[in-house]
Amino acid sequence: MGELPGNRRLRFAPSPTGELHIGNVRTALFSYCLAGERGRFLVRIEDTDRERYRPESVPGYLETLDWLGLRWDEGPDRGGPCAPYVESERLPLYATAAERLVALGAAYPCFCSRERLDQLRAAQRVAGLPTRYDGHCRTISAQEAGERRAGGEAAVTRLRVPPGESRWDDLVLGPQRFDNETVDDQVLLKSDGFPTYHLAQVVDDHLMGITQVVRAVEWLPSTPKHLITYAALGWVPPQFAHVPLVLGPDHSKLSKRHGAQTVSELRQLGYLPEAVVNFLAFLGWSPGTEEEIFSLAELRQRMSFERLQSSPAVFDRQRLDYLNGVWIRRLPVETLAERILPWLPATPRDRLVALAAMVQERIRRLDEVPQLVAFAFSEPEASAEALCSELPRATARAFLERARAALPGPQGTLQDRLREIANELRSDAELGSQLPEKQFVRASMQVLRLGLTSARVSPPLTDVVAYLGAERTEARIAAALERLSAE
RNA sequence: GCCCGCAUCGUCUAGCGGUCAGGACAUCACCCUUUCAAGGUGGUAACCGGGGUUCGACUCCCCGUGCGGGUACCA
Repeated sequence: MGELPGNRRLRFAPSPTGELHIGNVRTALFSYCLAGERGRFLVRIEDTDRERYRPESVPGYLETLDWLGLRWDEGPDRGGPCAPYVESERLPLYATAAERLVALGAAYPCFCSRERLDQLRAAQRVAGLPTRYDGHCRTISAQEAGERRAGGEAAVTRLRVPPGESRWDDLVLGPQRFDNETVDDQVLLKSDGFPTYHLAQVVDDHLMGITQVVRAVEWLPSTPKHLITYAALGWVPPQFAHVPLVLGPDHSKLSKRHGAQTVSELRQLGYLPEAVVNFLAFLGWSPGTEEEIFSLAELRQRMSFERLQSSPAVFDRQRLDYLNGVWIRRLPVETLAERILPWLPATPRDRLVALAAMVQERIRRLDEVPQLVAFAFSEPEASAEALCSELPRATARAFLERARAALPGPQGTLQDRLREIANELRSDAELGSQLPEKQFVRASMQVLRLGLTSARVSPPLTDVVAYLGAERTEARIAAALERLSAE
């Protein structure tokens, strides 16, 4: 077993039942980072529940992990020394383990019907007792079991929880102790021949040489079952790290009603993988310094079990927005140009870079891009009313006319020239204004902005003019003037 | 019901017996600014409650409370 590659070996074992939830992905991120640069990160598909199994979700999961940059060294698509990495393809391994456990007396066949189990639990509940299996089939002899099976009776295999207690030192929560009295005789092998999570996890983590299991704290109560199984099989268990839950704004477990909860939703909202990773990392981890911007590579270098948080964290979109803005500004313009590509109509590369440069400092999410640069893709159509919402019609017209005349000339000075024009106009006897200089300049610029982009919010005018070019700019001003003149 | 976990500003967090309880997001004010941003400066804002232990508790222990999880032939 010592020949498996990698120092640490950590895994992510999602169940293909839909889409990757933010909580799942954070666990994957932690596992990936905690494996460290010298360790290995593996992906294993946990498709042991035939009822909820949705095969089409597997490619989506892998795509999501890939988008985030969580490269796995071993997995269903790329194989590895422990292949296959899909549990439904490993059934014989679980069956063998179950048989061994029964032979060892650590597990036993159970023939109880669902009805009996339901009634049992209901009765226990009413009596104020913990709801657990009562051991009804614990004493069935091997011979009787064989006969009943031969007779067509369906059976499951249950773990025979021994008396005593289960202890382990959790990497996040510290020393844990469970009285085995409170641990149920868990079903390990279902009647359909598939293992439950509890068996599959133990068998696979052992066979795959997993050194640390990182999973959500909701698994804490079942850890004793796993420990008992490892011990019965004579295997050394991995270390366990139970990470706290991710909560919605109302502090309940994150769910649909909290809005975006899957990674693909975040992606559609215009979040960068860099930002999502950075954000998720701080939901349960911190470096202990005041640094807060981390790339995935840095996280993989820095993250350690010792600094994992034990209390749950609330998912806060505002903070994600902030981090996303930070990462947008950190990206080289060329890269940002690639990222905004899907958000815009087909555009030549150099134009895309120009647009990226214009929006880079003013957006927090990619989905803001289309509106901000709409001027590049459609002719403005600001109405006459809109155009003179800032200044009297005659004044607005005068400014546009003078601006048009001032257009030719070095771009660098355009800003100054426009300001000069506005100031001259302000002191004009007829067309002038009582507005303070600042406000008048501002109003004038808004008229021009409206004429050029038909938007009240746009990239800086000089950028817009530079992007449009003198010819198109002039045409747009002319069109605006025409609308202003028309009745 | 039974078992278990968690508990610092609204949020993410630092703190690991002695700090004016720090940073960030959000928020407010101001500055910069032709819009929106970005940036700068400053402000408001927290140790759940009660007992202990200790010369001294946000830090350790107990109880309570609150929140959360588990209690399936789901993961």
